[in-house]
Amino acid sequence: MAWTKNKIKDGFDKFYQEHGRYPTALEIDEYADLPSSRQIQRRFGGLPKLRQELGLETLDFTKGSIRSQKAQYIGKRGLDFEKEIRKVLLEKFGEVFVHEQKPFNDYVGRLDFFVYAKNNKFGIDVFFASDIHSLMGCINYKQRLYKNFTDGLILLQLNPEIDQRIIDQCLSNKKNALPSNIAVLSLDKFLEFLKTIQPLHVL
DNA sequence: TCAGATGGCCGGCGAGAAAG
DNA sequence: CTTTCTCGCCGGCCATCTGA
Repeated sequence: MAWTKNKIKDGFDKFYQEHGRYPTALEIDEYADLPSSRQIQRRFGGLPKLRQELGLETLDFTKGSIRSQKAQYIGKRGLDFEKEIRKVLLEKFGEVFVHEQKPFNDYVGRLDFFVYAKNNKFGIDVFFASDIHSLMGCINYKQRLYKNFTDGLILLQLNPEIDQRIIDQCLSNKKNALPSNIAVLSLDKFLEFLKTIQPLHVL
């Protein structure tokens, strides 16, 4: 049974009644009374085009005020989590041995943290992924970003709903695997890892 | 039986905020 | 000006379904 525009409109309206707004691509995919967002792209020339034809208010969630609000939220969330991790690292290793915003790759990019410990030094990049697709996107993005980075690097994922099992599943599905110096850890696993690292001390 | 419709996975990219 | 960061969307690709 082919999806018609009217049938999709019914699904959109049903979603609206339940949520007070219309769905994004991911929400369309998860909603039983709607086709896949992929199919909407193929059959109707994309989500913004279909939304326009259905007369919806928000045509594209990646632009305008709706995006602006989301970007602000993302920025604040990132800063708050980074402060928390900063506190944990400083308590354990001390100010002298935790470098923030360390330049690397000829000062092209910057790390969140770089830690000097006993017989060990490693970089940390803190991030928050709202869902599994975002997780994939962030990991791929950072893989490109850090492709010339040779020290050990921890990508620290801070969404508590995404645990290490989900992360490992995601990594095993990756087509081009991460290089061996890069690990992706949940907060739990990261704290476990920190227990195995001895701080440097000034005598 | 088989071509078109559909679902779903994965990678890439641009929008916008924020900070140097 | 430059950069990073995440989200929402698009497109390539392949597997599965469906109906004539």
